Amino acid sequence: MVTEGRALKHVQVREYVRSLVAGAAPGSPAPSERELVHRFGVARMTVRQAMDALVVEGLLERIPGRGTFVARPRRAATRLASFTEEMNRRGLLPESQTLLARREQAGPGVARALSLTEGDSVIHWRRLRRADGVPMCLEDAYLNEILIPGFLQAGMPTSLYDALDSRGLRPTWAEDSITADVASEEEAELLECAPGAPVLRHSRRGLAEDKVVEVSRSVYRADRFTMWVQLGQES
Amino acid sequence: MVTEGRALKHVQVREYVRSLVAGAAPGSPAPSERELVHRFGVARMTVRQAMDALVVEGLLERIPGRGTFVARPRRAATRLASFTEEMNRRGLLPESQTLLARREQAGPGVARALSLTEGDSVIHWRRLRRADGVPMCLEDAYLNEILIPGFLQAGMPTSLYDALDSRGLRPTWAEDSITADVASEEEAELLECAPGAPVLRHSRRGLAEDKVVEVSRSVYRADRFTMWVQLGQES
DNA sequence: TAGTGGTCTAGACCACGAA
DNA sequence: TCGTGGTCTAGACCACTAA
Repeated sequence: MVTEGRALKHVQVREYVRSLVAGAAPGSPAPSERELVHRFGVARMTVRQAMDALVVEGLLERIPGRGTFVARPRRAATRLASFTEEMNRRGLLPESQTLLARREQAGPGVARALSLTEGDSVIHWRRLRRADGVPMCLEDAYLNEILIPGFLQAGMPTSLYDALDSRGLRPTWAEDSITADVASEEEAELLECAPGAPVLRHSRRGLAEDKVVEVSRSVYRADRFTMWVQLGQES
Repeated sequence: MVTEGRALKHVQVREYVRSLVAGAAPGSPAPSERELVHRFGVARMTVRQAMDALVVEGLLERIPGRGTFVARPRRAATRLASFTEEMNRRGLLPESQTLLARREQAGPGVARALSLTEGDSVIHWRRLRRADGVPMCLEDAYLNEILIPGFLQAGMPTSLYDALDSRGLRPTWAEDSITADVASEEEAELLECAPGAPVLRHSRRGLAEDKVVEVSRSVYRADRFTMWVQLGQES
């Protein structure tokens, strides 16, 4: 029942204010700085340090002469969603069938995309991805084995992004290319559509902390999949 | 030759430091806080306020016990590019042929996307867009006429985004959907491709300051266009 | 040991907004 | 007029890093 042994004062104030305004409507007033000075018995600069953090964070908004208020929520920056999350968001049940999972030597394209040298060891993971039981997408993912030792031995996870997340390597930045095409014979067979049917091709370089951790090439059945993207800055 | 009549001290310090590190290599040391205290004859809190701004901005990075250094440039958040800018970036010459530019009553889909009521007046602008002379894309843009009075009378601009920019309405946030399909008869004729050829369909809601200013539906020849997207947070 | 950034104090004066 | 946030001072002690 004891709180942190030694909490910094500005952190205490910050978290107190954060808990106060949690769930409050935008425009609601936050405590004034001088009020917090009295409540916590700290200097005003300390209170300002606490409030500054919340303002930078986008939670509060200062209006000179009036006070400090709960800010209108800023639009969140794009978060990279995995196939699993994306399907869950649409209310579909994602499934994944591993067709291939092995160590390979990187070819020229994959090596360049992963910022490796041709012939370096990479993990190649091919999956057929279903949503509510119907084939949706065929995905080839290539991973830099150096960054994720023991990945193949650990047994393949359900969600690649969850697995990377647990290693602190969840991509927070991606460079994607998207194009329309028609299904090849092999793709058509796996996706259970006609050869020549329209498909969406999606390539991604996923980066975490400036390191390329994932390169993938996916092909989606166009009749079943529309890609959604949100772009831009906060607001 | 006179500087601003009354510059705030923390601004003076901030801009001095900014000019010092402009063009400096990442990792280069910035002046220490106490050095700036002596140079400007101000309190350390004032210097910290100046440096805080540069740290939040991503220009500087503080390392306790070591000093303050020029930060590795953070990846910029995605900026919404117009067709014109996008083609220029690829080294292609963008051209635009207006097929239609008139006031219309919003249908149900456009009204909802523009956050208007069905029957409200909207501007419909259809363009055939070429790159290096070859048809690339057919675009239907719908604009909220309330936000851009006199738009049709002003003569159609070369770049929609530039025109919106000059009114302070350049979209900074977009919600896009992308899907693969095949060209219709009409599209095929305009895009000079075969009916049934693969195309990329791109829909966008473009927002500026929380107002929907643009809704567009574009169809791209898949053999000539690959979409590039960068997603995620700074780094 | 000397220098750095991190935290904190106890005040001060200012411009601005609301009453 | 009174309360608000914005700015600023002249110190202080701490933990950490590097020499």
